[in-house]
Amino acid sequence: MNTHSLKGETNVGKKKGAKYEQIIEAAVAVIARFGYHQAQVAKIAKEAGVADGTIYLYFTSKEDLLISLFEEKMGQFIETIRTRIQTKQTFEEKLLLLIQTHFEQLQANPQLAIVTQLELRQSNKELRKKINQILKGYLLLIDELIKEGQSSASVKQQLDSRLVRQMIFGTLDEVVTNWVMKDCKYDLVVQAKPIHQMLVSGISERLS
Amino acid sequence: MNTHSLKGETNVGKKKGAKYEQIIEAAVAVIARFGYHQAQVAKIAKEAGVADGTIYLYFTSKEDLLISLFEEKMGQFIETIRTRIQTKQTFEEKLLLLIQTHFEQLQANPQLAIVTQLELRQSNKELRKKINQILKGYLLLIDELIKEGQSSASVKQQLDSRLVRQMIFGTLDEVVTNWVMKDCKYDLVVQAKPIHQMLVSGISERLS
Amino acid sequence: MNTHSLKGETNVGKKKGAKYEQIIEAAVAVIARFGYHQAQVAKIAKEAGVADGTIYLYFTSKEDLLISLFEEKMGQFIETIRTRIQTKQTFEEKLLLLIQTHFEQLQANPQLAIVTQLELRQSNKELRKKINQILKGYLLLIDELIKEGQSSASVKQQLDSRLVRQMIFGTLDEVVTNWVMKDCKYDLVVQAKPIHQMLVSGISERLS
Amino acid sequence: MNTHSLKGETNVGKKKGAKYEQIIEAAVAVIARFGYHQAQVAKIAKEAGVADGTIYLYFTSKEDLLISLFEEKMGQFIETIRTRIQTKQTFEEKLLLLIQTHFEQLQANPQLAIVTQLELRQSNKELRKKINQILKGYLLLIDELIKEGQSSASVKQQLDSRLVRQMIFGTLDEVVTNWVMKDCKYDLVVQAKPIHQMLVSGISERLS
DNA sequence: TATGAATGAGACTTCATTCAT
DNA sequence: GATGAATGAAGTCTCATTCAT
Repeated sequence: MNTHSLKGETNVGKKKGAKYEQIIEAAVAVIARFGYHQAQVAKIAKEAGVADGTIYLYFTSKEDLLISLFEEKMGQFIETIRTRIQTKQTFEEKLLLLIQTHFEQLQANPQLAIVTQLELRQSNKELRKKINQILKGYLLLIDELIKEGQSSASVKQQLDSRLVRQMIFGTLDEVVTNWVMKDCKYDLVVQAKPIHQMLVSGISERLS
Repeated sequence: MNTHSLKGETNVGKKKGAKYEQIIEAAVAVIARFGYHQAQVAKIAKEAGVADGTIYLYFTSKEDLLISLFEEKMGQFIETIRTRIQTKQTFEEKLLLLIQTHFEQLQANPQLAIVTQLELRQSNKELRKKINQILKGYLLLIDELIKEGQSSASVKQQLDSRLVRQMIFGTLDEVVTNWVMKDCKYDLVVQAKPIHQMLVSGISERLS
Repeated sequence: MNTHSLKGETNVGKKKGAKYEQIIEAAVAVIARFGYHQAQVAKIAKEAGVADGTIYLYFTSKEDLLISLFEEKMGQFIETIRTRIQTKQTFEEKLLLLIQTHFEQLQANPQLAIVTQLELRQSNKELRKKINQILKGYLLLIDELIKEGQSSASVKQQLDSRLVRQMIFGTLDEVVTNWVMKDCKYDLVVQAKPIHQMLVSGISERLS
Repeated sequence: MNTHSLKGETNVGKKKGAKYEQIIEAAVAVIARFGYHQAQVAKIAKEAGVADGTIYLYFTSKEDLLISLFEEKMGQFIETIRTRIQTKQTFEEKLLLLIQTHFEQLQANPQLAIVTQLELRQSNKELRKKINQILKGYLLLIDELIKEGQSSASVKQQLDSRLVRQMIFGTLDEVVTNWVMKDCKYDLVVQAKPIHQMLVSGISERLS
């Protein structure tokens, strides 16, 4: 579970430095502003204030830059969630905090939300595969949480944990995507509680 | 309620005929096999057994072809669901049948599943916008179902119906995408019931 | 000097008939309205009220149609001038009438003027060569007139008749082109006299 | 009066350099050799000894290249004439020198003559419009000359200066076009004097 | 005669990546 | 380390012409 450390030394062997971050930030900004298909290397270089060729001193290819971007941003994203939910005891508290932290982080950085929810999904299969690889870290975190919940009898044990995870992640993803497509103009975090409630108790009105 | 008929006369004014369908089927096959970015017009034409130029007798542009593909396929997809769930009375039965029909249709045509779940999502903003427009038909169908459920006190009335829809659609979409990414090699339809169960009653084990 | 008769039987061996003329008129109309590069065979066929293929029953190719158009129209144009100037006796009267008739005919049919002055000149070398071949009939007519003028000592005998012809034709052509480019919105015929005057006596103010 | 300098810094803001000129010269050569419609960007690039893409570092489009070509060449052409005729005092001397310089420049560069007299006239409306814009510089120069001539009572004051200009330009243009169509194989410059004579005193033999 | 659906060659332009400086 | 000019492959669409009906 140490594939992503808190300090971001994950890309061992990769040149780092001020420019490395600078280029990634430029990529996020350019993609958010112009869209995936209009985010040429030249534009990113200009935004970063470096020459086109300089990008290739820090990344082996444009694909590598995009993967690194996702890795970097998603790594922090996941670690923040992981750390925070450790402070909670029960499954339900942890799930709620996961949702809240998920939403908070994206709401705090709408540019990043645009990039990860909309733009990077337009990339080709190869890149998407690698992005999914990184996403897997998050999915595993959710899986753990679910299994923990089942162990402690907080989550119905007969449920397929994979399906549970798909429901949780699918729901969060869809909610965020809708928010981004509405130009991030309403409050996302406030929806954490009702969503948590739905996931936990379902949507059906039943006599109990 | 008649925007999409069962017989597919929806694209009134568009040239139809054997070749029209033939080209759309070829496009589905080529995109599924080679991916969105490797689905050149020439390849689609060859697959359809027509000349490149012939495509432009039936579609105004490549984009128009892709939109028509989605429109055609998604139109049928939605209508099939709409029609089938009318046979059920209660909200829960309808929701279950919606999920089952959703899964059945994609499982019956894995090529189409690949195209709609993975490949067409890589398209440019313009095309994506139009695809979303068509998808909206499905989302509205779900919305109706939810509101009906709330009217009949089957669905908790305090829930935001938009959030409920996002949970349902997000979950189905995520489940199908996972299935497609695992090469459609397990049974999708069989998961309809547990998913329905989770959506309806939530994941939490509670004393009642 | 009988390459173009008054009755248009010049294209011996060519199918004629109502449709032949109909297609040529359609071509003139379409080229005048849409320009040379937007005058597709399909558009001309539609304007003529026939099928695309029908055009090829009357013309061997699009090029043949355009050449026939020019031949037909220019043949009439030249013959009208030839006939009318025969009614005059002196060189100067004949030249004036040539200019007037040249202008009158184009002013009476601005569509044709657009086609011959602007649009057909955008055609490729091959077609242009053939058009020039037809134009040669007009140039020869002017040549004859000049030589006649020199024989009767109306035109300076030391002048190279080819240059004289180039001045006359070049001037008329430039004047008409300017008129067409100003959307044919002023009176062209009224300029015949001053132009005639300039050609005859030059532009210089000299004491005599 | 300073729209075109002698040194060619007119296209301020446009990337210049050896390659810029090199590509323009290549375009002239290719168009002269193969004709307008067979002058593909690839061919021009090859002739210039650069990659296809390099052309787009110096010109925004093929159209831009062709316009720049005309601008560059015509700009020099006009300036040379303007400068040279300033050395003469009388209208007649100036007109003669204009004609001579016009002919000399084209005779010195038959390739350019082919391009401007024949090939570029086949271009589409948009390009032609821009070419005419540039030509207007030359027409204005002639206009000035004529008005000057009228002020100094060298040119008949009752003449419409626009018509005079049309006669002068139309004549020169027709003469050069004939020369180009005869493969530039006779002496053009030698015809300057007789043409000048015709323009000045007309073609008519009159007793005085 | 007449139709019109089908054909298929051909070109402009973009942009990730390189490499001489 | 940093630059940025140069590279060159690759794809959508048009339209004159044909030919089975």
